[in-house]
Amino acid sequence: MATYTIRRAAAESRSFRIDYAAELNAAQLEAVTTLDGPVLVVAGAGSGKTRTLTYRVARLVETGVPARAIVLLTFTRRAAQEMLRRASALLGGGADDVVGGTFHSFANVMLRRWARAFGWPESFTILDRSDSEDAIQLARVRLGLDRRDRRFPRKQTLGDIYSTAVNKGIGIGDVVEREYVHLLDDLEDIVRCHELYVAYKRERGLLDYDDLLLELRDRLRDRAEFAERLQQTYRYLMVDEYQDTNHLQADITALLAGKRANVMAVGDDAQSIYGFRGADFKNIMSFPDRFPGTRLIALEENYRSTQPILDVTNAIIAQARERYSKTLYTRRGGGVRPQLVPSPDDRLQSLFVTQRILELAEEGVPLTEIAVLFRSSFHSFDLELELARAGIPFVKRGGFRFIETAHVKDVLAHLRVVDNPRDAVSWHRILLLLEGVGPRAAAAVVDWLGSPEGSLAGLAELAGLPGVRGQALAGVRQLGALLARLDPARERPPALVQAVLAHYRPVLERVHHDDAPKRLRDLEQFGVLAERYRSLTRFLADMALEPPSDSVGDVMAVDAPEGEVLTLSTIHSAKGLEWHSVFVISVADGRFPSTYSMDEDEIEEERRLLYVACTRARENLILTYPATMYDRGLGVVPARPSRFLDAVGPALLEPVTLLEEE
DNA sequence: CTTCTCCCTGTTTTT
DNA sequence: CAGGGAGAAG
Repeated sequence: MATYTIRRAAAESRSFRIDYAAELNAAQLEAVTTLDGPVLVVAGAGSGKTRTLTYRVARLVETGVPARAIVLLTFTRRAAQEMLRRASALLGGGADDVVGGTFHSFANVMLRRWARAFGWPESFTILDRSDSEDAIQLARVRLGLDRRDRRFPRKQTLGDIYSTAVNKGIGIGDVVEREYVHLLDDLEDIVRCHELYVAYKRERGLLDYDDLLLELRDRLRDRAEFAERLQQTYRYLMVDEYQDTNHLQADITALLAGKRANVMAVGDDAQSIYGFRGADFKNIMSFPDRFPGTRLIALEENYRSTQPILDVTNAIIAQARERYSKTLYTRRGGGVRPQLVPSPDDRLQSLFVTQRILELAEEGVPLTEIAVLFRSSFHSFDLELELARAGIPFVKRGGFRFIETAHVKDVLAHLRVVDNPRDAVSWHRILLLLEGVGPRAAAAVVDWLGSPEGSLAGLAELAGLPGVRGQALAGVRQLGALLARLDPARERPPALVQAVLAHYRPVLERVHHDDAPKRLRDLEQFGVLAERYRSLTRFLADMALEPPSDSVGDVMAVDAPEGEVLTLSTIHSAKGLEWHSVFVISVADGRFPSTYSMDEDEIEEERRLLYVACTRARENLILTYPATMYDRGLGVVPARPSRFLDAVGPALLEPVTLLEEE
């Protein structure tokens, strides 16, 4: 047989549309052009990490790798979409078929695609945190652990324990021993309750967030045909924000990469801020052990911030107890010294920030280029009032979200039983909304639905059950008639939402009569969200996995020019973003670090959090804190600046004194 | 068994 | 500030 050898050199000398060498620095170029084998990119804040990933996608496509063979796992879907959009722009199209999203959304898609092979129902429902707590509560009640004479951890606590166990990969007993010593006496029941919760989910086709990762990892590990198929399909893997992955995500990464190990992880240990949910920044350090032959690339040149800002951020992170990386530098000249502004109290802090924002706007900085960041969502409450008063439009990201409000969840629950009639958690929720129906009657109906003679279609003619009579029965029948009418195969999500709303509106007016109008406005918004979808299953999965991150309250100003809004955000939600001017408010001990962060690891994580906040700024960085804070127990107490600023002297951080106009 | 009311808690961060 | 839990009345 004749052979013909393609010479490497010929393949590599092909011409690319993009002049990579001209558009990237040396380290970035190396990362972009190293396509095969494991690569770890340790990328400092603002060092062009997104750019690198974007160009690498483009490079892969230009080299001839089909877009659908590339997977880009990021922390949010938005991040993935943004990178793919930019890659497509570079290429003039062609990156659209790249698979991009979060680990959770990737797991969702894969598990659904393979559901049949795994012997699962076609349609499973994803439980968000509060749904899973509701399910835990049902298990708890069934075990008789809710009686008054018996003190037993609340559903939130149980949810925390169970989730921590999964995300840290340890047993429930270990979690209780380490973090909930006072509950050690109840351990046996805590474990029993968990067993019931797990069985319940399985029976009902329910997966919580942790299950998505757990199932994907376990199936990849145990089902060779599944793993092989995915490895063949997805030949190039990129994982962003690797410092915020947990052990499950690290396992998934390795299992997807397979022997070929064409995997690039990008991250920065100094920006690891999700330890509380099981992320372990040591993942990034052990990457080379896990993938022998890893090429290590460090991106240290910062393109985002001025040197005075970097001086401050370097000083903050220099105090970190453990740290593996580097000091960032920039070649940019100039820049103004960041400021530290104490104010007498929260009110004046708000007034100061508002006034400075107005000044910046007058100087020509667009509102979209300004952000106010904070440790905890409630730190901005006072400021929100002041901004509204000053007529400054803003969006708030992070904290309590629109999608989590009781009324939105109610509507979602109706849609979910249509999608998955076995979803007992949602059944409970919507049955309890009916007049005359309490936990007992709801349980009776749910049991009936699960029994051989029960069905959604039969609900409209239900003859009656113990505890379900009169008004309650009428309500149940009416609900049954409504739901039986809804056919997700024939009607699209917007129509389904409208049908549910027609039923739910009077319910809402009865249950929340005080603020019904406000809640109805939210629901209109929700209806708008549904319009983008054709499939109910898809819509529901997205609402659970990547809901709009807008907080309750939404955009304040109605007449703001399109998109011209200020950003308020928790630092967690600001990850990966940047602005011309950044305010970080309430940088006071007790708030930042939060008093709830007690042990050393948590304090270290908070330090990195402040680092993340400050590295978001390009030109202006202004830190503020109130000199007095209100404490519920103690009244007004003096406050001191965050301990993280102790080592940042006035030479780096200009102290500013506020004066009040007479 | 449901519903009402009152109290209390406890408020980090998110997929 | 509300959402949940406990206790009492219908």
